[in-house]
Amino acid sequence: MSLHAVQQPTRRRGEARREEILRIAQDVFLAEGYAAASMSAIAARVGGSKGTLYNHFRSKEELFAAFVDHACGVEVATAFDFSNLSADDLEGRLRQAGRRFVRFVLSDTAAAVHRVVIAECGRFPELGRAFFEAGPRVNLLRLASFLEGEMAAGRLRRADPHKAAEHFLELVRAGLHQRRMWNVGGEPTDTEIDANVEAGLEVFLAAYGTR
Amino acid sequence: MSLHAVQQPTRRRGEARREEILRIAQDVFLAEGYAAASMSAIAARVGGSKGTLYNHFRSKEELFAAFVDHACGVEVATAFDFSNLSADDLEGRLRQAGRRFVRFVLSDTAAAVHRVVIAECGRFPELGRAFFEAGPRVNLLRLASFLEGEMAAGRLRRADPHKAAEHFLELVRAGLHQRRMWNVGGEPTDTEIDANVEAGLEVFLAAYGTR
DNA sequence: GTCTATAGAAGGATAGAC
DNA sequence: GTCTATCCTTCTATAGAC
Repeated sequence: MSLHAVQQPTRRRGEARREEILRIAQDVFLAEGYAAASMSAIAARVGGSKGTLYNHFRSKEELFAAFVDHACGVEVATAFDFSNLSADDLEGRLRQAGRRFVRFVLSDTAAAVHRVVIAECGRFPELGRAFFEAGPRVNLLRLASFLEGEMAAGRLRRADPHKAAEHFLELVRAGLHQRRMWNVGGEPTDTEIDANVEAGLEVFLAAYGTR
Repeated sequence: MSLHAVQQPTRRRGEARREEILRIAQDVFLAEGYAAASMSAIAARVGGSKGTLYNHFRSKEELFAAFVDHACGVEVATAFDFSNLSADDLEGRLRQAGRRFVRFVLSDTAAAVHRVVIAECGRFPELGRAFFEAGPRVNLLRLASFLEGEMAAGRLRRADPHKAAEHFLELVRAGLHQRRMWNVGGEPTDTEIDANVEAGLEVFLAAYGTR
């Protein structure tokens, strides 16, 4: 399966239909997983027939690949822009970034995509890489670049900015993200999320801050 | 499905057979996932027939539940004992614990179990909780208790020991664990693992150490 | 308890009318 | 392009001989 070589229909009419199929396929794949999702079920929810599906996508695998491409595109679009933070001091900006990040990874869509990627990347070797490069990697690089700037400006001590970015992201989501993946402990409240970010931020600044 | 109410055969002979089935079912479920694993395939690898499987387990769901119970039991047995560390200073003991922990979560079995739990806990609501309580929770509680002792002894600053334990575990596995879950970047070497633990440990001590 | 054989349902994929 | 109808495969689960 190729995650990127996806059939491109030439007609405008077909594109709309294709988008609709993709949208519904996403719902079904996210809800059922790859193996349990059936082409019949997708066709039924689209309101069409399986023949139509196979007209747009040569196989179930190709439909799945197209859905993943689409979902990863959304991840990229939602990825964070660290030049876009309104707070005026470093701590405030990190707090803002951390809150955005944690709320994003806990969101229904992000969690569902993450879940299906982990579930299927053994069977679709390119899946994990496509996801990583489209989502987490972009975010990591942007944050690392931001932190590097802060280090150069003397507001953070000098260290490997990439490692520091990893540490920051792990610290602010500590506990919450995994529990979300395991469906344990119910929905975290906004207060809990902010407290989690605060605790992580404190540790991060104690380790990477200048004194 | 119930994760704990599992049929108990009365005969000794049957128990051995049951264990064998469970062991092979584990292989198949971990390799294929729940939906893609077939009772036929399991029966074939056991060397018996499907009738035998259905004699020991009333359904595929029950077999899956039994496998998860079994696997979680292994997780518990492998969970870490923080009284069992040979180093004589705090830093050395944390280093030892961190290395053990990271190597464990990166191991084939732990990663595969983690993967199948994340994949299926939406469809088997008790699965996530059973896994969490059998594995990560035990580990967290033990580490928290260890850290609490160190705080009381004045070797760590006073803080929420549970949060500190979460931070420690997230820091030492930062990056490596997720990449393992996504099959990105290949097998980390021992050197990389130790360097990752070292970087996390440094941050942890900077934040939680006494000076 | 274990096997062979098979029922009964569902899935992926295709053919052909329109 | 889209539909109906269908093929072939594979699946879970059961029946019945031994």
